[in-house]
Order: sequence, then C-alpha cells, then structure tokens
Amino acid sequence: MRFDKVYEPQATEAKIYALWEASGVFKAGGRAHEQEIDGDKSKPGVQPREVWSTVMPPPNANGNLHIGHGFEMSLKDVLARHYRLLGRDVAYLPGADHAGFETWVVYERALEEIGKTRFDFTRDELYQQVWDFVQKNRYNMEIQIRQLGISCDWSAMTFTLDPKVVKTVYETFRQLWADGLIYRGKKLVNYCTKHHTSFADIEVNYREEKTPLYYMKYGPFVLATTRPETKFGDTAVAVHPDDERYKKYVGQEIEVQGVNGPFKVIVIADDAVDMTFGTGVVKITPAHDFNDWEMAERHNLPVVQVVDKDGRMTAAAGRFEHMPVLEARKEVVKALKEMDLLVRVDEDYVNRVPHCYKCDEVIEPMLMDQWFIKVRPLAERASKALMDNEVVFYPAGKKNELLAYYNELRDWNISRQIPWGIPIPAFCNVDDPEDWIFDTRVEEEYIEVDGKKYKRDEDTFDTWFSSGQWPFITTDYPVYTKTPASDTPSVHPVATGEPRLVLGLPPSESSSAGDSGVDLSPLTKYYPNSVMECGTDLLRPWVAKMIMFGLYATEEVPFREVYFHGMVQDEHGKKMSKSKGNVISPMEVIAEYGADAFRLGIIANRSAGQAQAFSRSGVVSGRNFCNKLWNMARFVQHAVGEDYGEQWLGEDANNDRDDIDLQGEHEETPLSKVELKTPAGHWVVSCLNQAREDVERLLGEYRFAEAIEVVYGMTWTKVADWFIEAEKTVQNPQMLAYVLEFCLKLLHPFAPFATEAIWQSLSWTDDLLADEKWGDYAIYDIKKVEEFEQVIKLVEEIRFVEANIPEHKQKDRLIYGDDPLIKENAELIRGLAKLEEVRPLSEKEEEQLAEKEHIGLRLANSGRKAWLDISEKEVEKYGANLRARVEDVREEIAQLEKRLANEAYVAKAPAELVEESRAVLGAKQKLLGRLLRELGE
RNA sequence: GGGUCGCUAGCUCAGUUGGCUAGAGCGUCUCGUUUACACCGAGAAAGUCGGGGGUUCGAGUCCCUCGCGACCCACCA
Repeated sequence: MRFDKVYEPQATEAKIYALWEASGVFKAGGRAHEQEIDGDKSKPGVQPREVWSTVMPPPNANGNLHIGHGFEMSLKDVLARHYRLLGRDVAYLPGADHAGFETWVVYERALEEIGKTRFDFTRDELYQQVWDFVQKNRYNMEIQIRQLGISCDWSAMTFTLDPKVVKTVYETFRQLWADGLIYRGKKLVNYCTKHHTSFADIEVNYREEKTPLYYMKYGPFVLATTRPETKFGDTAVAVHPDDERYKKYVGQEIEVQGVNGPFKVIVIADDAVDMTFGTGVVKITPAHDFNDWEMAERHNLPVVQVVDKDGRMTAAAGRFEHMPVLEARKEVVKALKEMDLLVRVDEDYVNRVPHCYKCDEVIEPMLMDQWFIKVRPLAERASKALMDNEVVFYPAGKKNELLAYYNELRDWNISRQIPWGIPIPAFCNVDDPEDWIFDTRVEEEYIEVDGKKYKRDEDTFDTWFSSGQWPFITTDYPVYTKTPASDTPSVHPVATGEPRLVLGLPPSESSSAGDSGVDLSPLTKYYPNSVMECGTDLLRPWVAKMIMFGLYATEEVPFREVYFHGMVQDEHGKKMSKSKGNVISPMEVIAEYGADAFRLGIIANRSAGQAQAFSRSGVVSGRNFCNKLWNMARFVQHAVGEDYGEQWLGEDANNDRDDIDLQGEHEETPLSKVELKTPAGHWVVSCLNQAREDVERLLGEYRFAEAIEVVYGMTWTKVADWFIEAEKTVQNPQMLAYVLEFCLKLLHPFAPFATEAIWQSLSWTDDLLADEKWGDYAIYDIKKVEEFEQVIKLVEEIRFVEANIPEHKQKDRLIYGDDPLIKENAELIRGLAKLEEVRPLSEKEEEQLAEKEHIGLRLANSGRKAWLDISEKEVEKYGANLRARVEDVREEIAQLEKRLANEAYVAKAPAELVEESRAVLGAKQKLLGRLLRELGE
C-alpha cells in the first residue's frame, strides 16, 4: 500500500480484514494459543496467560446490523484488541440468533407477498424454508461484522440452532422439569391474534388510549366496563368486602339482563376491587382479563371463553359469533342501548391498552395451555449473587433495577406458537392430555413409549430461553455437573390443581461435563466471561436470564461485569424505529466515512447507560482524525526514509508488502530500540507513557469516551502539533518512528483499520499490528521534559503576542539575555514560533537596556530573559492585552490571598494543598511584577 | 401509583472517592497555502454547571426542596 495524500478507508478496509482473518490473530487465544493447544502441553516454562473473554449478543440472523449492534460490537472490539495488546489470552466469541419470533415476522411478511400463509405448509416445510432464508441473511450479517472490523473468532461462531445449542437447551429444559421448575399450565397468556402466538410479559407494550367506559345496568347494579362485548363470558360480579353499599348482595346469585337474554352470576367480595372506580362494582370475565382470572382462581369461578384465537367472538356470544372483537363491541353497545341497559358512556376515559410489540395489534388475554418456568427460585438465587456483588454493573444503578425486576418477576411463559425456533422436546399422550413426557425425538410427530402413543408439542421455545444460556453454551462449559439430574422417570407434583407431569426418558447422552477421560473443549476456560456488554434494553430480556440460567446450570455467574451502553437515538434525540423511518444504518455511515470513523464517532462523548443522539459530526471528526494520523505517518515515513525498514529487517526488507508473513516469528520494530536525544523526545515519551497508563485505567473502568479523548488529544495535540513540529528543526528519525509506532498501538483498539493500514504501508516489519504486544515503558529524564515544557510556554507566548497585535505581519526576532534554555534550544524555538532569528543581546542592546530604552517586548508571561523585537508603536497596540492580563493576574492573586488568609482553610485543608496555594501565589506575584515592568508602570 | 436517569459553552455531551483557572467534538470569529495533512495550521470569543436552601475551609460533585424533560415498571375494570 502506498501513502496517498488522503486516507481512503474504502480502498483498504476489506483488504486489511482479510489479512487479519487469514493470520489467525482473532482466534481465541490468538496465534500463540494455537501453539499452546496443538503443541506440547507439558512444555515447561509456558505460563498460562491471563484470560479475557466476551461473547457477542447474537445479532438476529434475519437482516442487517443496526446501529446498536455496531456500537455494541465496536465497544467489545476495543476491549478485545486492547487486551490482546496487553498480552492476554483473548476470546471474542461471535454468534447469530435465529431470533424466533423476530425472524418469523419477517418471513411471514415474505410469504404474504407471494400470496401464501403459514397454513399452506406443514411445520417441517416451514422450518426448512425459514432455515434457508436465514442462512442467506446470516452470511450477509457476517460480512457486515467484518466491515466493522470486529476481531471475533469466526472459528467459534455459534448459531442458536446449532446442535450444541439445542442439546444444552434440551438439557436445561429436562433439568428444570426434573427439579419441578417447569410446568404446563392453563393460564391466561398475552396473545397476538394476528401473529397467532403468545408472548412473555415483557414483549407487551402498554399504551394509553381513549377507550370509552360504558356504564351498564347489571342486575341490581350499575357497573362500568371498557369491554362490554366480553359480557357473555362473565361468571361473577365483584365488590369490595368493605363496601357498605353492596354488602347485602355478597354471596347471592343475581339475575342479569343480557343482550342474548337473562343469565345468572354470583356476587363475590374481593380486595382487588377498587371501591372508588366507577360504581365500585366490576364484572368478572375470567377468560379475558388478568385480574378477573386471578379472582376467578381465588373464588373457584367457572371460565367461559368468548374470544377465539383469531380475535373473533365464540359461540358463547350467541348471535355475535364470528364477529371481530371491536365490531362485536359496537354491536353489543347498540343492543344494550336498545334494551335500555346502557346508563351512560364516558367517552374520554383513558385506559392502558396492551399491544403486540411487533405488529401493534391489541393483545388479547387468552386462556391457553403453555409451558411455564417457575422463576422464583432462579430469581432469588440471581438476586443473592447480585447482592453479593458477584456481578459488577456499569452504570452501578442497573443492579438495583435488576433486583427490582427479579423481585416482581412472575412465571415465564416459554411456549411460542410459531414454527421457527427450537421445538419444545415434549410429547403428550394422545389418550391422556395430562400425561406429558420429555423426549428429544422432535423430528417425529408421534412416538411410542411403553406401548402408549405420544404426540409432540408443536410449540417452540421463546428465543430468550436459548439465548439466556448463551455464555455457557458458546464456551462449551459443562452444565449440571454439580447437581446431577434425577435420571429415573418420576412424577413431579407441580402445583395444586395443575396437570401432573411425568418425566419421560432418562437423558440419552449426559452432558460432556465431568465425565472422566473426556477432554473439555478448549473454550471452557473462557467461562465465566470477563464482561458482558449490551444495550440497556437487554437488561430484562437477556441479562436477567443469563444470570439466572448461568447460576442454575453452572453454579457460577456467567460474567463478572456488565457494561450497559445507552440507546443510540436518531440525530434529533428520538428513538429510532422502522415505523418512524428514522433508522440510521451503520453500513451507510461506514461506506461514507470508514469503519474507524464510525467507531470513533459513536464511542466518543458517551457514558454508560445514557441514551444519546447519533452524531454525524462525531463521525466526521473521527474521519478527520484518521486522516490526520495517516498524514503523520506519511511525514514520518518520508523523514525516516523509504529504506528505513532495512535497518530493522536487514535483507528481508524488500519483501512485497502484500505478502504478509502469517506464520513468522515476531520481528523487531522501532519500539524495541529507542534513544531519546532531544528535550522534545523526553517530553513526548513522558506524554505517551502517561496516555498508555490512562487508557489502560480508563478501559478497565469501561470509560471508553474518556479513553478516546486521551488518545485523540495525545496524538493530535501533543505528537502532531508539538513533537513532530519540533522534529522538523531537530531531527531524530529513530525517535519519530518510535513515536509513530507507539501511537499506532495506542490507537489500534479504537481505529483498527487505519492503524493497520499505516503499519502495513510502512516498511518496518512483516508482522500485523493486530498481533503486536506492548513492550516495556521507555525511561525519560524529567528535567528534559520540563525543559521542553518551558519551550512550549515561551513559544505559546510569542504566538499569542504576535496574534494579538493588529496588522502584525512580519516575522520577528527573539533576543535573549542570560538564558541557557533559549540558548540551547534556539533553533527549536525559532522553528516552532516561526521566527526570523533567535539571537543573544548585542552589546548595544545591553546598553540600551541599562538605559531603560526600548529594545522590544519583554516576554513577561513565560518569565524568560527574552524580548521580541517589536517597535514601541506595536507594543502600544498590544498594551490593552497586557493590561487585561494584569487585571486577571491581580484577581487571581486576590483570590489566593483571601484563601490563605482564611484560618480555617490553612488549618483544615490538606497541607499539600495549602503549600501549593502558597507556591502559586508566589509565582503569580512575580508574574505581576514582570507584567507591570513591561508596561513601564 | 411506584422507580430510574437527565438538566454543564450556540449544538451534542464528558467531568471516578468534594480541592480552587469546569473540558472535548462540532459550530462561530481573526489570521495563515511554513516541503505530512484545508479531512490543515496559529490564535480567540463563549459557561452565575436548571432555581432556591443546607453541610463544608472549600460544592458541577454530597443532602433537602422546587421546576422542567426523558424513560421504565405496575392487575385500574
């Protein structure tokens, strides 16, 4: 690759990624790891490296990466590359999620377009079709992850329908069953009548809507309801036990006039009734309302279903049968009116209505047989782990949020009525609907066990049931080794009144865990993961489950730390959504500005857990930064010479740069040898060392944006603006090379493509930057560092003075008296300040000084014995600035004096601080003196 | 009804255990084509840290209170 004037990411990124991938540097443990596991394990002297690991939250395999994926993967990639540089054994394990329902929605829409529906195919046909569909999209998604520059181990890629996933998921299901934590229950579930599937509680969106509140005559009462059409399913009327108005009716059976004729219901008393709402009387429809269902359970009420799975009225609705719910509501209201049963209507009543999070259809509570997990024991264990700080949260407040969630978590419905997903490995006795067995032969529709015929459950698992087990599945970690499952079929009483469950076949193959003589997968050492990083939206659906399942399956938390990034909003701070059409595609941003620019732009200026608008200007700034770096490298390459590599590589230096030595040993680079000759050299090394330390500390605390600020300022302000400029007058090519390499390493985690592209364009080594490690810190001399800082201060003052004299164009001369610093750095100062000349005082000037005649402007601020040869007239023009400066300094002095005069401050503040205040005061007073002299006052 | 978070320069946001001159990017203004870079260089302007009160030698930072905004949770028929 050549150094063109402008860095063009589009031309290099794909090529760079191909180099990385072919080299094996992204493999868990890196290239060294391959040697470790392939080579002689007993080889002495090989210390196991400290492990760092994370898993990719499996992005949906049904489409394109969105900006949240891009952000999340970039953050993890920063960490992975950072820890590789530090010499850790790094595993970044990628995944793809079949995303059951999400994918299904996309596929069903595709079916719709060709005029088909799910009912035109068998379940197995559908499964195969979606499988092909997903494989195609998965490939697409994997390309996009590469375009982002993500350094994950592709050889460890896991898809959520891979055999190893299904195996472990079944193992968990069986174990839960054996432990009595799973049950099949007829319960009210959230049901979408468009998608024909049930949902977990968190998949339902509630929204405030105007739903008229109808007051109707109901036997001896008047009661209020928003759903008059469910009247046919009423099996009771409830009042509050303390409600004096209705006490006499409690326990009685009353007759109610209905639109289909009179019917009888019982009056019950229940605390759940709000006396102040409506008339304090509520009709109970157990099959279609969660509250009513609970009351019905408490009072043993009969249940009548009046809405079917298509959202239409059942036969129980009489002449309203087959009518869609909303139409039935209208018709029933009309009928009520005609029969003079409607008292009044509150049209403005606002109610919270549940909607399907995907299609926005109103969710219908539906009475169905489903598989549920008893979450209480799992949640309690997870809570305990949280309270024991086994998982550290960033931001810390998320811990309490999760604890609150665990505390109120209700049993989890894991059945989904869609064909795409992991089939639930359960079969039901065709002759006994309560006889369920566990069996993994899900490809069979019917099986025979003990002479009895069983039919498989057609439902699939909620996606989160499998992705909740992700960390130990991806690392092949042994599960249920410490609590072996009972392998004898047995009856598990689950809860009174619920169907009994019979545990079927013993586990066919036990998990690989702990079996003597079985080699554990090399990936097991990466569990628990070092960190889990994801968006705040995944706290409940995913993180909460991973912690519960992790503890349940492995007795360990699945990760030690969790970092939540905030949601990325659109450029106006609004939530991105397809329906709003404000979705920003990361791939488009990358195509325009490059992946590094995207990464820098999206990570900069953000803190943990805080939702924030996407900033295009941030990306532009990232792009500009990459270009700056590129041009710094161009300069360095030019300064050190094209043949510089030969000095390091010897005769191999002329290798074709495209022919990377993928197997080679590490070669020496400029970083291996360094000689700090100039003050600027010492100074820059002190800055670089500091930056490297800061970045390590900041990334350790997941303060990504601050780390970027450090490397950004380091590279641009310190290296480019000062060090490189200084090098232009006093050259030390070796030092330039050293500094560039240091910057590249410092920046590589954040801008991997640009740094690698530069590394490959330089002729110093055949190795990959992605495979480099940090070496030792270079030693610098603090005196030299201070010397250069003095030079900076002087140069800044000269620039300030010149910029603040109006119409000042000419190049000035700097004249110095007895000032060794200037004497020794004369050429450097001349270059940095763009001066005509830097020279000592002439004899004549010394005499003039003695006579207090004008020889120029004394540089008072930096405190040097030096003058700029500026005429009196111009000094006069500058005077206003000088006087303003005097005022500032006077103010500062006054403040310091006041503080030091405060006895309490002197007595109570730390001695260091007080000392410092005194020192600053002294310096300011000296400065004031100089400024006043300069003004001739 | 509960809970969380936010309010810092024109804009978008940083600012860990309280420490004295509150930072960045973008934008604005003034200069400038000096052999890496105009996706650039030099310089500058710009903040009573939402209001009020308290604790403290010292508060953007801790406490109370008020205001505005966002989000989450919850069974209001």
